[in-house]
Amino acid sequence: MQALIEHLQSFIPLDVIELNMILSKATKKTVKRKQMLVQEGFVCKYYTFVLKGCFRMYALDERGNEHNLQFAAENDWISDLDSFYSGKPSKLFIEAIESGVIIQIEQQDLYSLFTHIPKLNRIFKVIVEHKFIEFQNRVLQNISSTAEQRYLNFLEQYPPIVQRIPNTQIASYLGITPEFLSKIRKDLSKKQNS
Amino acid sequence: MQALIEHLQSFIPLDVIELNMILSKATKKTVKRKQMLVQEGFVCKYYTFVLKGCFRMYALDERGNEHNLQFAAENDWISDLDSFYSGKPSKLFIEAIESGVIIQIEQQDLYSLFTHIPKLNRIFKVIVEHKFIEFQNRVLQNISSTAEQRYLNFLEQYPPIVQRIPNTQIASYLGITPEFLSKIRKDLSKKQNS
DNA sequence: CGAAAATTTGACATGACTCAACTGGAGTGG
DNA sequence: CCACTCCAGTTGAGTCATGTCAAATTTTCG
Repeated sequence: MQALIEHLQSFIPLDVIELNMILSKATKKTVKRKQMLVQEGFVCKYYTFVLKGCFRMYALDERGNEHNLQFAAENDWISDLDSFYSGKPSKLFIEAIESGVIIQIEQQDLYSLFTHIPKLNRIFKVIVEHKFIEFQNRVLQNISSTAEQRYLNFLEQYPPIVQRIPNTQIASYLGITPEFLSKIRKDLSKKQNS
Repeated sequence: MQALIEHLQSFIPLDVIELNMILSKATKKTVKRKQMLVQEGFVCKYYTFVLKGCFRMYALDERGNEHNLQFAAENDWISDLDSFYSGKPSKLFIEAIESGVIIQIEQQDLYSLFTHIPKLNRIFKVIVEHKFIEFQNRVLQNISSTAEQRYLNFLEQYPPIVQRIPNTQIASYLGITPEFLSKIRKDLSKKQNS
């Protein structure tokens, strides 16, 4: 749980009482590879923090294709905020790419923490702001760059987790087919060697 | 200013003292068509609420092409959060598509309001969460749908402002060329009539 | 080790861009 | 009120980016 505490404190210092309140509502869980944290049709009842492992969030289209919206590894949050806050069934899936360990806080508990620890609103406001900025940049990439540029940008931006994610998943994240990503990688390695 | 008050109250009720504190920091401004609220290279010093008018936020690429990230009309917020919170020069532009009226709160003032009115953190947390969800859906659209589907989805999602935005701007928002949007519109009208 | 999944490859099809030319309003000044 | 410009929108031909499908190959994990 130490990682969570350090993560929260990196935004605003919290005193012992506050930390204990938070910890009392936080549940540690082990998840196996391919296990689902959230499934389409079910309400996302937990706010999830990753202690160890690697996760992906994706949506399914009419044709049955998966589209990755986010990856999350150590010290990152992953939840379907839409479902979590609206209480409506999720349209998304969250799956473990690797076995790992997470910390979850239940919806009602998080609300109660927000009420009793005003600072926590500020902390979560900042966390969401960062995610928002990340997604805004991603939209910009999507509407302005070619697939090759997007791939290079992804490699730059997430070097530590790139090796842990299959290319198929990266292709899905970039919005291209695995075959086309394969071609891009081939072209890039040619450029390298020339 | 009434619209701003109603907007904020729609999240959490505020008492008179709090409202007056907020209003004392809020400045109303008139902007003309094509006027810039934020420019690349300058720090975004204000959080902006739209009372009247229509705005667009865009980035410029190396080739000089504009890429629209967001539109904002009545009762919506538009600011470069990245620049606003980091204090770094913006990489974006915010321009008035129509003449209008806005309310702005300066960075330091907003920070002080966050400190004195804890509820305000909660309100702005929710506002950003909604924006985040909106952008997450937009990313999903971008990576999973064809340009025609994205255009139809845009028409559905923003019916009130569609007529106020030139097609060129919509094309830029969708990540396609104006010529291609024109072709899509032609194809759609054919389908309608058959 | 062996089955299942991920990656690669190539031929072909389609989506989307580029460029240049044309069309048709919406101002603007005479 | 006309003539003019100017800009958004349209059209079409040619090109490039990316998708589809099917098959071969390699890797991964149980």
